[in-house]
Amino acid sequence: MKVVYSNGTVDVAPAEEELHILRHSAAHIMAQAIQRLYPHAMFAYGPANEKGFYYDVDLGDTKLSDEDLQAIEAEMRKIVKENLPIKPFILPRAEAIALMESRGEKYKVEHIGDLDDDAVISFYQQGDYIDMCVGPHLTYTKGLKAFKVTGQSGAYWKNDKDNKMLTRIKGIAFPTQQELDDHLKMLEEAEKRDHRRIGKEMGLFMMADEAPGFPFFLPKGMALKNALIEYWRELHTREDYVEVNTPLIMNRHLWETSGHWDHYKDNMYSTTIDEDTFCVKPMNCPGGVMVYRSSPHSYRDLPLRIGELGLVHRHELRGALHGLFRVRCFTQDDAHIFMRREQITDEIVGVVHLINEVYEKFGFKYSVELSTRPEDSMGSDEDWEAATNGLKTALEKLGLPYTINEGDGAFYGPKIDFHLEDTIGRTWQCGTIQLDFQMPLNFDLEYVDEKGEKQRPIMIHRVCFGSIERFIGILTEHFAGKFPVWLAPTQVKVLRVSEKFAEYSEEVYAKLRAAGIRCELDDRNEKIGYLIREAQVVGRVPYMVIIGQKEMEEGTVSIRSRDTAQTETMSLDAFLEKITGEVRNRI
RNA sequence: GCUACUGUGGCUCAGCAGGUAGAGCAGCUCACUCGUAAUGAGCAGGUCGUCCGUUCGAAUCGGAUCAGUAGCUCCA
Repeated sequence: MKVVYSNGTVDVAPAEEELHILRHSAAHIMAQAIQRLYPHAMFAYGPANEKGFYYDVDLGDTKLSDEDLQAIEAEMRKIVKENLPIKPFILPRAEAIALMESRGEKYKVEHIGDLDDDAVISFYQQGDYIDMCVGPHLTYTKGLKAFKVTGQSGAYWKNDKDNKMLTRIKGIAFPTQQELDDHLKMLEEAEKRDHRRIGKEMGLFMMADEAPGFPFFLPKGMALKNALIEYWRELHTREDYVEVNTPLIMNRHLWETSGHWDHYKDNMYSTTIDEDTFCVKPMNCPGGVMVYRSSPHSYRDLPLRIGELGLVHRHELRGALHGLFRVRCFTQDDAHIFMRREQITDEIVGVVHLINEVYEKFGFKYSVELSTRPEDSMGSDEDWEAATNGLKTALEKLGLPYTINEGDGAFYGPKIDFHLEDTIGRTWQCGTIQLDFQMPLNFDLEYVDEKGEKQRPIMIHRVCFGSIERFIGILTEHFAGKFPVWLAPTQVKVLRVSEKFAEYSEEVYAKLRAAGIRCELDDRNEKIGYLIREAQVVGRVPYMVIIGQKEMEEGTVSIRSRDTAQTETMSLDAFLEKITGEVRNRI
C-alpha cells in the first residue's frame, strides 16, 4: 500500500501501520462526503483507532437519521470512485490559520492555536476538501476499498464536558471486503456473547426499572458468585489475609474525616437518621481504617492485611450504566494493607502476583496503567511523589509493562489499574492497587516501632476482581456463558429418555446432590434431543447425565459433555469422582 | 448529566398513510414413552413503559417523564 507523507514523500506503508493509515484516510473521505452533503459542517477531530475511524463534526442543528448515514456512505463510495489524488502541502502557522478561517473551520483554528508558535502545519487535500493533518495518507481515494459507516453518537469537543457536544460519526474500514465481512460477522458473534443477553438466557441476574443500576442476582447468578467468593477466600487465607465486614451506613463525620465528603459527595447516597446525616458507603476504606484503629498495633503485626467483601453504593450518572459492567451498587473484593514504609514494594509486588494469578486462572489478558494525582485530591506533594514512586518501583521491579494515566488516581493516592477486555474489545478497570498516605494521617493511625516510638503506617487499598459484578460480566463474555465446571451455576443436568426411568434418574440425581454437585433433574416428558438442546445450548450445563434402558439395566450413567458433545458411559461413582475432582481442582 | 436512538404478552419480534393487537419460543393441558441440538394438538397470556395532549377515535401523531441502547463525561 503506497502512502504519501506530509513532506510529499511517497513510500510503501510499514505493514503494522497500514490499517491505521487506511482508516485515517477513510475518516478524511467521510469528512469530504459530509462536507458535500452538509456544507455548513465544521470538523473537529477525525482519527483512526483499533475499532475503526470516526470524525467529530459540528452539524449545527442538523440531526442525522440512519438514512442520512447511509447517504454519507454512498457519497463516500462516489468519492472513492472519482479516485481523487490525496495531496499534502505545508503552511506556516499564520497562513494555516488564515486558510482554516477562510473555510470556517473554527475547531481547526482553535486546534492550531494550541500548537507552538513556530509550528509548520501540514494539510491534505483531495478535491475541494482540505484537512489539517500530519498524515500519512493513501495517495488516491481509490485505495479505500472496504468500509462501512456504522453509527453516530455524541462526543464533547476536546473531551471536556463543559464544551459543546459534537456529532461523532463512526465507521470501519479494512484492506479487503473479505476482512470487512469477517469483522462484521465477528461483531455479530460478539453480540451473542454479551453478558446482558447471556445473563438473561441463563437466569444469572436481572435489572428492574424500579432499581436502575442495582442488579438483582438470581439463583443461578448467586451460585456463580458464591463459587467465585469461595475461591477468593481460599486464596486470601493462603496469602495471610484476615476478613472483616463493616457497616453499609455510617455517620457523615466519618466521611468528612476520610475526605469523601469533600471529594466524593456527588456520588454518595445519604439519608437523615435522628436529625443527623448518614452516608451509604461508596468505598470500604474508612471501615477498614476503623477496624485497624480499634486496637493498638506493634510493628510486629505489620503488614496487616484486612480483607472485606464490601457492598458499596455509588450514584453513577444514568448514561454511564451498563449491564453488570457499570452499576450503582457492587461488591468489591477489597482489602486494606497496613504496613511500614520499607514494606511498600514487597506488599505491592505480592498483590500484583495475586492479581496475576487470579487473571491467569481464567485466561484473561490484561493491561496495566499507573494513574497519577488528580486535580481534586488531598495531601502533600511529597507524599504523592513518594507514593507514585513506590508504585513505579514495584512495577519496574516486576518488569510489568504499563502506561501512565495522568491525573486519574484516587483523591487519596495514585494507583495501578488492571484493565480487562470485554467481548468487543472495550476495556474495563477491574483490579486496582492504591497507595495511600492520607487516610492514615486523617485518622491518625499509628503503630509502635521497635524503639517503642509511635509511627504512622502506610496503607494499600486493593481489589483483585475489582467488583464481583463487573468480573462476572467479563467472565460471562469470556466463556460465552460456558463456565468451567467449578463456576457453572448448574454443573450437571440429569435427563431421562422417558418416564419409565423416573425412579433411577431420581436416585442418580439425589446422589449427585448429596455429593454437593449443583444439579438439576429435567423430568419433562420430552424427547431426549430436546432436553439435551435445552441443557447444552440454553443452560450451558457442562455435563448432562443421560438415563435410559441401558443405563438402568447396567446401573451406569451416560455422560454427555457440553464442550465435546461426546458421550461416555461409566458408573455413577466414577462420574462422581471425576466431577468432584474437577470442582476441587477448579478446572 | 450530555448527543442520537429505542421501549408491543416471560423471551425474540411483526403491526404503526390513526379505527380499540399478531407470530415464534417459553408456560399449562392432552396424546406420544420416544435414545443424544427442538414430537404433535389444544389452552392460556398483552391495551401496546408511564402521564398529558391532538382527534369522533391513538400501540400508531405531539409533549413530558421513566427505563434501556451506542458513545461522550465519569468510574470498580
